[in-house]
Amino acid sequence: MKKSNFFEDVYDVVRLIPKGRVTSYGAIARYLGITKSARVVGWAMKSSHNDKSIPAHRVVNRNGILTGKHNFIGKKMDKLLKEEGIQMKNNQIINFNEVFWNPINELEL
DNA sequence: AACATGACAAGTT
DNA sequence: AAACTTGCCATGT
Repeated sequence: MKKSNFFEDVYDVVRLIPKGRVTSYGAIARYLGITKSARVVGWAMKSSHNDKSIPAHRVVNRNGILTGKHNFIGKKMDKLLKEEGIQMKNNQIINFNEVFWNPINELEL
């Protein structure tokens, strides 16, 4: 394991996502100051399969679409989100704006 | 060792 | 306004 700082930071933020809330890769990336590296955030999630403590299902793209659902191992992403009270249709979060958890808005002082 | 791809997003044209 | 191009870090071939 390389344990790059980015991955570590990403994991930390993702783990801080409250239940019933979701966030986007870009939001995390931006919070970490790597706005353009949103891809790496997603890549980190993929690697997070090793870390089942990471609620990767709470992380979606900026459209609120579960882009990496097919990559998700184990239970269905949609089901997990629905269990948390998130309404979604066809892999897309309906009230994305309402459940969107922005780390910059919540963690930023 | 080098090239290509990947859970995205923002900037330009 | 819609579509195209660029940026970013890590991993796989």
